Amino acid sequence: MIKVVNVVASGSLGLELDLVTIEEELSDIVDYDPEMYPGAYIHLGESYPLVTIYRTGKYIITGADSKAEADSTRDTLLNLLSDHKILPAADDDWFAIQNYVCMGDIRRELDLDALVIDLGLEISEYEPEQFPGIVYRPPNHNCVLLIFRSGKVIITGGKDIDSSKNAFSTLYEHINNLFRNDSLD
DNA sequence: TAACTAGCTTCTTATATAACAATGCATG
DNA sequence: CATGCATTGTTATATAAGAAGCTAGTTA
Repeated sequence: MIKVVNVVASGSLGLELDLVTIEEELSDIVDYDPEMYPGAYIHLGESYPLVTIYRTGKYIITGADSKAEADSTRDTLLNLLSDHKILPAADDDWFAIQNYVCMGDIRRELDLDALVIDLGLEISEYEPEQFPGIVYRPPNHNCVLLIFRSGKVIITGGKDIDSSKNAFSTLYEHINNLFRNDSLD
């Protein structure tokens, strides 16, 4: 099936933050350079997801490999902030998964020149001199798939794993049908 | 001229190509 | 010791999504 390789989530504490103070109190794990970027990066640990937190109290988590890891990263963040007397507003606090990046494998060597035409040139593009994979935007799916000659597929843009799974399954079955039909020729 | 909108910045992650830089090793 | 080739390493290309803030361009 497919494997989740990255999860992006966002949330809000529902209150304004003083990023300068946060950077001072947590200087060993916080990187804040407003000249470069308005968000402050919080490194909760090596190989842990990255938290980027903003003046407005909103934050994003990137680099988790499951919903569970994104959730636990949020818990760690809230605990850390509560240690510094920052508590989320009870009514304006929210958190949601925004994007799943998944990897699938068709387990076949693919002819991308032929596949891009079969998939339809209006919903897929293949410019090997620009990028080695097909960019496929299937209708009825909210995901974008990157398809490579090796058969590896990246499914990105899904807000839940099921929609990513469905998008991959549809492509997987479609390609296998192509091979089945070829064998009848 | 002010207000608005769009597009870019930062980061993460897999995938796979080319183009480049830098280094290692061998031969002249 | 210098030059050539090979290997390794890094960067770019493209994708999605969130966030705040900046700039550029358009419109009233």
